Amino acid sequence: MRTSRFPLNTVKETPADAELMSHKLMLRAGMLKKLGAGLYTWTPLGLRVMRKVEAVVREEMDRSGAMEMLMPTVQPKELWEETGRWQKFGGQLLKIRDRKEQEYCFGPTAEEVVTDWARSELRSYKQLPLNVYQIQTKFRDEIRPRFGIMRAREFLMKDAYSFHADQASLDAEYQNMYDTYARIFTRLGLKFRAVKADTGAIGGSASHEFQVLADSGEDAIVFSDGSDYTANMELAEALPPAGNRPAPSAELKLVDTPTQKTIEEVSAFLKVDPKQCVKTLIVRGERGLVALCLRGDHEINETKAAKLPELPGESVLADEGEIWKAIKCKPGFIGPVQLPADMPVIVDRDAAALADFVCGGNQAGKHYTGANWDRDARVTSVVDLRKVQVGDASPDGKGKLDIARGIEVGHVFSLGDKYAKAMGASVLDQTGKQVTLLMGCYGIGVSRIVAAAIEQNHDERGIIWPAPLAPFDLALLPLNMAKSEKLKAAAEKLYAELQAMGYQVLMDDRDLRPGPMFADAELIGVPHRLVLSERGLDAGTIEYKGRTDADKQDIPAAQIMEFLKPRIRS
RNA sequence: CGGGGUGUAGCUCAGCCUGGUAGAGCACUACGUUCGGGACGUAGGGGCCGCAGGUUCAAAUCCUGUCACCCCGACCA
Repeated sequence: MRTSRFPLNTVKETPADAELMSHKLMLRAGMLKKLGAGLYTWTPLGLRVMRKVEAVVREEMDRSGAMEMLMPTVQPKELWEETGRWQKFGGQLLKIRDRKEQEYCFGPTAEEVVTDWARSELRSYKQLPLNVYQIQTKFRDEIRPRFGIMRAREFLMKDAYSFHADQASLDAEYQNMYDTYARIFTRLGLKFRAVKADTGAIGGSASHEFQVLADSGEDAIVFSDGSDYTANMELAEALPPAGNRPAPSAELKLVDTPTQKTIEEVSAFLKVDPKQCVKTLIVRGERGLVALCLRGDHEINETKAAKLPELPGESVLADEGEIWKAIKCKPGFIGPVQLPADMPVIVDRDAAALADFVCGGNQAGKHYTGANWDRDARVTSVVDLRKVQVGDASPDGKGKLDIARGIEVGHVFSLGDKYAKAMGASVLDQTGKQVTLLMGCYGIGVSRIVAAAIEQNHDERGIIWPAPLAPFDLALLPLNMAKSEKLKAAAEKLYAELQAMGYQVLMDDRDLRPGPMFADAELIGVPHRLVLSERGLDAGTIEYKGRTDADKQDIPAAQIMEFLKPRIRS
């Protein structure tokens, strides 16, 4: 490719609304152009990179035995009603109508469509197991799209679905996909971890997330320093504290805390450790208000709270009005002592291990000291409710937990019969009996990987592509080519030779000064750079520099191909 | 959905308070000089000042409404 014929629109200034480095660099390099909130045009440069990601994903999926297919992005409402997700998927589901007022959605995922296909195509256990995948545009109407293509509304995803007659077959395919994903992310040159995850809205029994490690990641990954335990924050269990709760030794006393509402303020004012305080959150579930109690230094894990039998379905923090109606008290002074008799009091295991603690007094400007469970405060149940913290004991008993940030680029789910049952997808087994299909589903965020790779690989000059993702293998920069016929001829000759080797070459024939040429090649992250100059021609050398090399080196022109061969995979 | 903010040239922004017919830098075009790390000069092209009403002799500027986008929060493969 010649730069004179390639729309290379690099800019020096960073667009104002970009925050993440990957977003800034993709805009500066001219890979993306925003069309609307969470909607992006991929330029020829950007698309070259995304196609590279796709190629690796496709190759490894094919190698795993899965088969590519393609389903529509627009999906009829009726299918989504069969699984109940027309309602349950919520606002993320973009609903649309055609000219006949028929309702459709723009597919955020394709379980319904693929299960519909399977129930009409699959008749016998002999056709199983089967794994089909597609690489297709998805749309999720995110409440707040941000970070460029990292959390876009329209994005490219590889989604695979497997079908099985028995659990052993599903388990084997789940492992096969897990291994395939590990191969894909390794080939893409990404540093990643597979972590145990909650099954969330998709549902099912087992699940792993593949997280690319990056400080800017939106997800917290928990791992042990003493074993191979990993989990995402939602799932990571906080072990119960060792030892029994001490017996009460203090009197329950109501003390004045005129303006102190937060744990920090109260603990500083009363000169007690936040670890000796209990915070109480009032949550509204479908069956009314519920009190959740945590130790002062701990944070609620909403995913764990959502699994409580007292909080089926959706729940949110109660607002001031509701709380006032139930307790006659404003948030900030709420505690577990003397709550209404019909309000469940769910206590985290660490909070439940406290004696003589500080908590809200259930009246403005008051807190209790010397409070004790059972004696002063009713306990409905004791559960694990909190987010784990750095230094907590690992749930497997080996080592301590640490927390890193990650970007979710892949997710594997063992779905069981959830969708097949709802949609009546079954086959005949060996004994002639109808059996409901078991399914797995396996997603990779193809467009997100492009951003994740940049988060992990960049410097102050721009992007540093892992070789398999680079839009071009090497940049050929002839300096002041317009001034020298000799140089021009040499550049054209070398350009042709490099292409004949199978390399994807970007030759800069724009007749720019050297500075901008170097800057562009570095910004767009081309891994290898060759510079041709009069000086080099006279000396019989070509200059080479790798994107991450500290120094350039002069290579005898006759040996350049031999020099490049081990460095560039054609 | 709650809170905050911004819409002026392809990009980054000034002008708005105090109304008088639109600016800078980058990018783009032409010519000249320059030529190994984002050069310089000269001359150009490019804007319904988000949209719709209103006030006024006169609106980018004041008022009302509306739309879009961004940030923080809650939510989420």
